Amino acid sequence: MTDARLPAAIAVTAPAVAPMPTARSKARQQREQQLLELAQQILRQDGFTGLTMDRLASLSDVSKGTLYNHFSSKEDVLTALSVDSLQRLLQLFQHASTFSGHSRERALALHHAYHKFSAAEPTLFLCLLSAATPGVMEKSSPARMLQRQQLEMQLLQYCQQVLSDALADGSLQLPVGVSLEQWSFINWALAFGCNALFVPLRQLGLFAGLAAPQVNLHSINLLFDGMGWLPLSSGWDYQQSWQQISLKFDSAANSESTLAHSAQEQA
Amino acid sequence: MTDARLPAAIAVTAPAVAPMPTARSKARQQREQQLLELAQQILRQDGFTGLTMDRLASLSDVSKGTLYNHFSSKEDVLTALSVDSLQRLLQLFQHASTFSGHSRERALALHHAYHKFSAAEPTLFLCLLSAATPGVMEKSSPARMLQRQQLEMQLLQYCQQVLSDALADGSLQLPVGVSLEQWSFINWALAFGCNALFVPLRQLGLFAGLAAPQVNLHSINLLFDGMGWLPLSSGWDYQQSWQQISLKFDSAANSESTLAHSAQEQA
DNA sequence: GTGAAAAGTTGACGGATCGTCATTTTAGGT
DNA sequence: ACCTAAAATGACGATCCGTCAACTTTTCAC
Repeated sequence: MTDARLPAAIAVTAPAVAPMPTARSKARQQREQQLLELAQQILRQDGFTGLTMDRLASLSDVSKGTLYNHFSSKEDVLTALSVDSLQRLLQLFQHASTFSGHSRERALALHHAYHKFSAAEPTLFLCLLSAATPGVMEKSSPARMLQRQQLEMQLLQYCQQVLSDALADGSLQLPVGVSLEQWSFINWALAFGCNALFVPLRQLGLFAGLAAPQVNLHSINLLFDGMGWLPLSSGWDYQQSWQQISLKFDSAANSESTLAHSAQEQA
Repeated sequence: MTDARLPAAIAVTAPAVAPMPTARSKARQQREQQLLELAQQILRQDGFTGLTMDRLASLSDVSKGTLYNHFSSKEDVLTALSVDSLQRLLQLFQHASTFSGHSRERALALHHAYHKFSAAEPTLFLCLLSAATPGVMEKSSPARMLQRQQLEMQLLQYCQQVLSDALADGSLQLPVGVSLEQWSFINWALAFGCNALFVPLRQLGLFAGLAAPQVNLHSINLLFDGMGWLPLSSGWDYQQSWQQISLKFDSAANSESTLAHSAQEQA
C-alpha cells in the first residue's frame, strides 16, 4: 500500500517486491486472457462438461504444458474465469457508484449492475456460482483464491461505501445491535440469491411467469424499505430510477463491449 | 395420477404402471439410502475431491457395477444427495408449518427450518449448492432431476401457503402488479443467498464478525417489514419467536435424529 | 556477434477415474 | 430339484488429468 511512497531508488534495487510490468509478463497476461476467452467460448458452446484441458489446449495456440503453466488445474480455470467476472463487476460497480442521485438510488445502481451482468453474461455468472462450490475451491490454486478474496472484498467496499453515505446523509439509520457489515452481507446475499436461482429454477420449469428485472427491482425495494432507507418506495418512483440507471448504464456497457470486441478482433 | 382410482384387477394385470412396493424394490431403496449415507460420510471426511465411484464402491458392500445400477454417474450421486436433502427439508417444513402463532411467525419458522438445516448439515447443504451447478446438472439422470424439480415445487407450496394464509387473515396485502409467486421466490432467494454465502465467505475470511443466526433473523425481519407483514418487527419480539421456534423445533429434530440413528443401527 | 545460461514450450507418458459389459451368481417360481 | 429372469461382479477400454524430460527461444554477459 505504502510502496508507492517509497523512493524510486528502492523500487529499482528491489523490483521483485513491486515488479514492474515487463513486456514478457504483459504478453503472458494477454495470452492468459485469450485462453480464458476461449474457455468461455467452449463453455457457451458445449457446456461445462465440454470444457477439457486437452480440448482447451488443442483449440488454442499453446500446448497442454503451457496451459498448465498458467492454470494449476481445470478447476483453476473456472476460478480464473470467476476472478475475471469479479474484475468486470468491479468496473461496473465503479461506474454505477457515479450515478447522480440520492444514496438509495446509488445502491440501486449497484444492484442493477450486478443484475445486468448476470443477465448479459450467464456463462460467467455460472462460473461465479461454480467457483463457490467445494469441488472447485478444493482444486484451485491458492494464489487464484487469494485474488478472488481480495476482489470480493473490494466489491464489498462499494456496498459499504454506499451504506456509509446513506448513514452520513441521514437517509438511513443503523438500529442498535446492527452492524454495517450485516447490512452489506444481506444485500449481497439477496442479490446473489435472486440472480443465482433464477436461471436454474427457470430451467426446472419453476417460476415460469416471472420476469427477472421486475423481480430484482421488487426484491431490492422490499429490502431497502425494510431497512427504512429514505425515500421509501411509496414516496419515490424507483421503476423510473431503474430505467434511468439502465439508460446510463447499458450504453456504457455497450461502448465497453464494443471496445472489447474490436480489441478481440485485432488479436 | 388417476391410477389410484383404477380397479384393482387392472392394477394387478399391469403392475408396471403403478408398481406396488415389492420386497425387492424396498430393499433396493434401503440400500440406495445406505450408499448415500456412505457417500455423505466420504464427503465429510475427505471433501468433494475424495468422493470417487471406485472408492464409494469399495467402501460399500456392493461392486461398481451395482453402484452404477443405482446412479447413472458420479454427479448423479450428488443430485441424489440433494434430493435427499430436499426430502428432509420437506419434513422440516411440515413440522415448522404447525407452529402455533400468527402467519408471520409461521413464515419465520420456515426460514428457521431452512437455516437450521444448513447449519446442522453443512455437507448436505453444499450438495444442494453443487447440484445447482451446470457441471452437475448436465451429468445427472433425468429421473433424478425430475425428482428434484418436484420436491422443490412441494417446498414452494409451503412458502406460498403461508403467504396465502397471511393474505387471508389480513396481516399481509398484495400490492398491485405483484404476484404471490414473486414474493415466495424472493423469500427463497434471500434464504438461499444468506445460507449459501455464509460458509464460503467465512472461509475466505470475509464477514468474520458475523453470527449466522442473528444475520438470518435480521434479514428475514427486513424483508418481512418491507413487505408490510404485520406485526412489524417494531411491534413484536421476533427474537423471542425465533427462540421459541428453536425450542420446539430443535427438540423435534433431536428426537428425529435419534429415531434415524436407531433405525440406522438396526440396518 | 557469440555462446552459454535462463526461461519458456512441447507432446508423449503414467496414473487415476470413469462408465460398460460379458460372465457369473442369486432369487423366485414350478 | 430345475429353470429362468433379474441382479451383481470386476476386468476392461476410454477419457481425462497433470507431469516431465527433451527441445526451442530469449536474455545477457563478454
